[in-house]
This record gives sequence, C-alpha cells and structure tokens, in this order.
Amino acid sequence: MVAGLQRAIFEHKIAPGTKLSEDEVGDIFGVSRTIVRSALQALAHSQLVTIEKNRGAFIASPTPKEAHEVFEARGLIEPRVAAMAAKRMTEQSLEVLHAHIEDEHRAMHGGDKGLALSLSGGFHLKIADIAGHDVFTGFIHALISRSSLIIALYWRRADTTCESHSHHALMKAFETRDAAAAEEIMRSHIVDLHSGLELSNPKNAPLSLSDALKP
Amino acid sequence: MVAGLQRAIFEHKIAPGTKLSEDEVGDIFGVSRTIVRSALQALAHSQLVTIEKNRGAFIASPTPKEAHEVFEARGLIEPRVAAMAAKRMTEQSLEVLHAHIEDEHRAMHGGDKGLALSLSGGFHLKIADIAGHDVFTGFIHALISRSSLIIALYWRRADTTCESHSHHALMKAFETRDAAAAEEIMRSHIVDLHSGLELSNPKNAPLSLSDALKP
DNA sequence: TGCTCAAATATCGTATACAATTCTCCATTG
DNA sequence: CAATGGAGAATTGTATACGATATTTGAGCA
Repeated sequence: MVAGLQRAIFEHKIAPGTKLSEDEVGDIFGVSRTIVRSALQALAHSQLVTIEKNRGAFIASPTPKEAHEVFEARGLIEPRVAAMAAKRMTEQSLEVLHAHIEDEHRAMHGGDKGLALSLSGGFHLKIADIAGHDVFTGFIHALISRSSLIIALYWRRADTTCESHSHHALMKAFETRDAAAAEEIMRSHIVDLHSGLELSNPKNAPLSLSDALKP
Repeated sequence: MVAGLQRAIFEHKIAPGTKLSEDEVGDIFGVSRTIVRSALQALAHSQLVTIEKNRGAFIASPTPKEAHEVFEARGLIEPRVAAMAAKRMTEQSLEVLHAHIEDEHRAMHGGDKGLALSLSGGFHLKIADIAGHDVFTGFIHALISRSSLIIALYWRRADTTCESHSHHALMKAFETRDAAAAEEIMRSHIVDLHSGLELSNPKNAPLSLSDALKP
C-alpha cells in the first residue's frame, strides 16, 4: 500500500497538498486505519507526505529551498554512484538498463507523461542498484521520490527529451566502463535537471483521490 | 519516546541485537503498544532498529559492509557541509560550537564514555545545522545515528582523543571562515574515524555457544 | 540421557472502540 | 453585511481486544 501511494505520487496522479484522509485511503485499499497510519508515517519519513498533528496527512509540497537542496544533493551523490556503477557494470546490468530505456521510449511515445516521468526516475534508481552501495542507494531513492514532487510543482520545460538524450550518453559510458565519463555525464545531467526548474512560482493541478489510486 | 530510545542507543546503553519487546518498552514509558509500535517503526526507518515480521524489533547490528558504506557516505557529504558551515559561520554559531566542545571535554574527563561519544557525534550535527542545508542535515543525522551503532560494534581504539584534536582543528578553520580548510579537515577527520574501525571481527559478535562455554 | 513433537505460553499484527481535537456551518449580534 | 461564537459533525490520537504466528515447555519414547 505504501507502494501504491508512491506510484500515484511518482506518476503525478496525486497533486502536492492533497489531503490523505485515513478513512478514505483505508476504504480504497480495504484495510483499517491502523495500517493506513503506519503507511502514512512511512511516507512521512521519506518526506513524501507531511503529517500535521490532529489535522492529518497531506502530499508534501516542497518549498523552492527544499527543491534546490534536493537537486544539490543529487548533484553530489549521483555522480559518485554513477562512477561506482560503471566499474561494476556487467553485460546483464547493461541489458537491464537498455530494456529500461526501451520502456521509457514506449511510455513517452505512448503519451503517458506520468509513467514516462516515473520511469525516468527509475533509470537513476537502477543505476544506484547496480552500484551496490546500499547507503547511497537509500539516499537516492529518497531524493528521486522527492524530485517527483518537485517536478510536479516547478518543472517548466514542456519536453523531457533531454532526459532521454542524457540517459543514452550515460549508456555509452557504461558500455565502455568509463567511470570518469559516467561521473561527469551524471553531474551535468543533474545540473541540467536542476536548471529546468522554475523555483519562483509553482503551478497547480488537483485530482480526486479515489480516481488517482484506483487503477 | 523515540528520543529516549535514541539517546540510550547513542550512549551505548543498549547493545546492538538487543530485543525491544513492545510490551516491555510500553511499560517503561507508560504508553500502549500502539505508540511503541509507531516509535519502533520510526527507528526502523532510520535503521537504528530492525523489525522482523512476527518476531519483533531489535537494535540494529550493522554489517561490516554497511559500516564501510556509512563512513564512505559521511566522507562524501560532511566535508561539503563543513565548507557550507564555514561560509555561514557567525559569532553566535562559533560560541555554540565552543560551548559544545567544552561539554565534550567535561564528559570525557568525567569518565562518561557513552555521553562523550554521543556529544562527539553531536558536534557534527551542530555543524550541519549551521550549514542550514536541511537535506544534507537529514542525511547526516541518519549517518551519525548509525555510526553510533557501528562504533559500538567495530571501534578498536581505546582513546577518543583524536576526535577532540580534529574538532579543535575544525574550529580554527571556522573561526577564519576558511571553507576549503574546513572541507579538507573534515574529510581527513572522517577518513581517520573510518580507519579506526576494525571491520573484520566485531567486538560484540555473538559468540557461538561452544566458544562461549570453553574454559 | 537425549530427541521429537505437541500443547501451552508469549508476542506480534490488525481491527475496532472510545477520547480528544479540529472543522463546518449557521444563528446571532454589532 | 461582516464578524463572532458555539453546537454538531468529522477526523485524528490512543487504548484495548482478538486472531495469527513464533517460542518455550514438557511429556513420551527410543
């Protein structure tokens, strides 16, 4: 159920600020409030929702400062992890990444923006997994989760094709096990993402909770 | 109550592997299991305890690999944060740090090893607070918490005076707002801590029963 | 004695009940 | 008409009850 909520957030089915009523979520997933509360606290810990005492849980709305910090952190950690992944890259791992990029393409051409965005983050997660550094991987999971909310609020570019391009460039570095290149490409990729944010005025998009969670 | 358990862990009052029975903890703090479970799950998220389904919660026992990774992560993040802190350092912040070092000295000379160790970690946290980067600060909190467990298991030096020395060196850099120096001192300080670990055979490794009973 | 397995006990997982707090809405009043 | 205040509804916070799973105990047997 944490996974279900996360997916809805990653695919921008639920907008930041949306209230997550315990009863409502419990009805949707068919469990009692006990389980819902546990899940909401877990999400609160990864800062995907904020819990206000006696008021309830809401999808988090990162501030511009937080948004900046998240991408600054990604810019420090992910290049290092990309280098580690390059060193440990196997043919099998390369195959996994290639297949993932295929999925990204399909989703993008299929017009499913939310899914495409989610997969785009997933690419970074797969790289972290390949690097095999659990501590960094955990951090990257948290950062990419929050990035999803940040992009919902602050992304200003219409296209996400730049993503695709950077990911292909990374693949080249991985194929040649060039750690230094992977590190540098990842660094500039994150800088590029960071610069795609408009951190002055957030946009908005509401949606019914049950609609977002049902499929 | 999370804070109470954390403090006990930081000061090495509870050893890794210890079982935290829900009823027992609830009795100690005078609350119901509902609250205890919530607290234990929170601690599990920050990886201070591990929860095994239908078996209960235990103080975490980081593996050597985890220990290595934690200090590797600290070695990447903390120097950057130290540099940021140096740039933002105010007279008031310096005063806070000086006072903290005084406390460290007192605890060490007072013979309270656990408290001294806890304060030693607290110094790093205060630096992160001064840097004002909430994302990095959150990571550092998590890393230092886990470091406390790691030190309980793998620390091999008798003295912790090296700490004290490094902390003084950092203060010098902070006083002159020398970000580059602060970064480098922090980097070597973390490397030094890392090298103080014996990651082959844990101190408190649960002895096999036959070994334990041999004369 | 040492082993196996089942009953008893203890502990955890989940649902539900009740208390505490906040929110909503409408009547009242200036 | 706007502001205020309070009663009732809705929602969250906490405790408790009950079923599920793991652990322990001890009887039976080789």
